[in-house]
Amino acid sequence: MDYNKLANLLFPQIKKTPADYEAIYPPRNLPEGAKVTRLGPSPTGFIHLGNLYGAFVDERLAHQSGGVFFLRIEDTDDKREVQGAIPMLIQALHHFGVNFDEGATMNGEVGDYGPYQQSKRGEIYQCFAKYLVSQGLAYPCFMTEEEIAAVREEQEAKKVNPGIYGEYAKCRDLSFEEVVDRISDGQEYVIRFKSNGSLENHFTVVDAIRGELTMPENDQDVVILKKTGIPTYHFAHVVDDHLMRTTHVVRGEEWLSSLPIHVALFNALGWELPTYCHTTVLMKMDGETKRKLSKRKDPELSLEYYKQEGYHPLAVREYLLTILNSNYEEWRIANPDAPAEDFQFTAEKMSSSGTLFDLDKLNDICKDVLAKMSAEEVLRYMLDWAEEYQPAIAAMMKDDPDKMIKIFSIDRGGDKPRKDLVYCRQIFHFISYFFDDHFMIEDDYPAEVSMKDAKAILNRYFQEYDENDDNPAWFEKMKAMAGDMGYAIKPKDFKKNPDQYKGHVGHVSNVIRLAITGRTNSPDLWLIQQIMGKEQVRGRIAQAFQDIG
RNA sequence: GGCUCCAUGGUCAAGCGGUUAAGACACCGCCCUUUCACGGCGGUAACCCGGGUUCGAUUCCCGGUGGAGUCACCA
Repeated sequence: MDYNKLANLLFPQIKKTPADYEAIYPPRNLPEGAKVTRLGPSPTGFIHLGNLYGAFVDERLAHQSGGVFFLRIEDTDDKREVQGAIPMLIQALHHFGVNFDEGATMNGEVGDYGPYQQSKRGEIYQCFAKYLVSQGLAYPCFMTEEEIAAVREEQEAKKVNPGIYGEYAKCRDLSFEEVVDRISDGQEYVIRFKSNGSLENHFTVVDAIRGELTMPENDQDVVILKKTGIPTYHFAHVVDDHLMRTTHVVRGEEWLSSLPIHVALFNALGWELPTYCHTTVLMKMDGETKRKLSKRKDPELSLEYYKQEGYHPLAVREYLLTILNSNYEEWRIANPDAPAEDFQFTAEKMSSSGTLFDLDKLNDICKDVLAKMSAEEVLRYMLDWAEEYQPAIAAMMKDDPDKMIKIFSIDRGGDKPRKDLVYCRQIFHFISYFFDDHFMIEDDYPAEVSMKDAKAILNRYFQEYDENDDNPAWFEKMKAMAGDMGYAIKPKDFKKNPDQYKGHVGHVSNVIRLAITGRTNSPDLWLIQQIMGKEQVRGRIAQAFQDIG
């Protein structure tokens, strides 16, 4: 069989040779040790936390080593493509601090190793497919869906591995004439890799995250070119990552099982393997069991969700880095104010067991991140969020920026900043009592205080409240009132002799707190009232008095 | 089912033959405090099981068990 003849029959339009492409895409001129990584999303318009997690690995590995991080669009499946997905993806990643040096961008492509969209690289893949055919390492396969299904049935009956390989690869040894006949007959075909591997033989590769991996050789005649001439992922990955000179391939562990295919392909083409970094999948609790994050089942884990809720990108990044590198957390404790970029990230320190997504931890990290920001930064951040998702709230906040700054300044800075701001939606709710339109009584009056007393407290407070009182003076009045009404002035006294008092001054002030903020817990009440102003304070007190009836 | 990966408290995890088995989150208690929060102190809680190897296994090997992933002309 003259494979060259076959190759020319199949790919008459392909004139370039592999050597031509080697010349067009020469090895990159980078310093020793620089890593080249890439993100290769398919433009389905959906990206979740797990994708971001992987993107951080790519980004850190490349930028920490003075290398290149590029974006390649893997759009070889036209059925799944979603319009406008690419800019959305770039923006979403940018929002979380992931930026590319090369590849697809908002304004076309940047870089010398393009095109960076697989749908535009048809000729390149075909050239290498042609080469494989010419070497007798690939062949046209005319099997129809029905034939393949029949083979599968037979294999299931025989309890052998399913797939097209060995004796089941019916088009493996077609003669040149037969191929000509079938083509002129109008039969459609795919190009399959002619595997010479065996499940009996094992090979090992070193994964940067997992160490040495042992796997059986690939024995499947996998499709490398679909009948449309478009490559499958396997083939595109091998050709692209070689030609784009990727040094480190970071991808989820769901790819582990197709690694033998990729290794076989790299070998067949005579290329050096990149360093693989198979990350663990991010898991989620689903009832009693863990399972991989799924785009269909877990829309709440999409990046868009975190943006909508107003999670600070730095916090999300911080969280992901925490679960990404086991020594990050300790480093962060030792270097609370250093930029995350200073951390020396290593693939070896990455976990290889499935990680459960922990919202509590994310929230905790959010608190720390927000506590370090200035009031101005918090306001800016809230406004950015609100303008996009809650325009009415944005307008309201912009109405009185000075007041907003005061609100966000409460217990901010200093050694012990409050940490009760988590994410925008929560933050707005947290401060909502400052706005009459959003004010609601959310808690109950303290159990220690009778309704009758509550009314009396509100009434006296209404009479005595003077916004010119400073904090100690204001609280003196509170204590006086508590004492007069049979409540302990010092909480300790009440604790010691609970029978002698109705309650303590904290309970009394909580009546006021509830009237003013709608809750039994809030930051310093005096400060809140100073920010609100006399009118609003008296209004709330009067309203509460009325509501009790 | 075949193949592969994984296995330390509820969660994330350190550990890489000898440790009182770190730390963080969550939880509980105490202190501080007009509330909450912050902060401080303390606490509950773990090496999946069974065989080896070894003077000694959480650590190395084998076998189970459990979890996950994958078996497409999807990525």
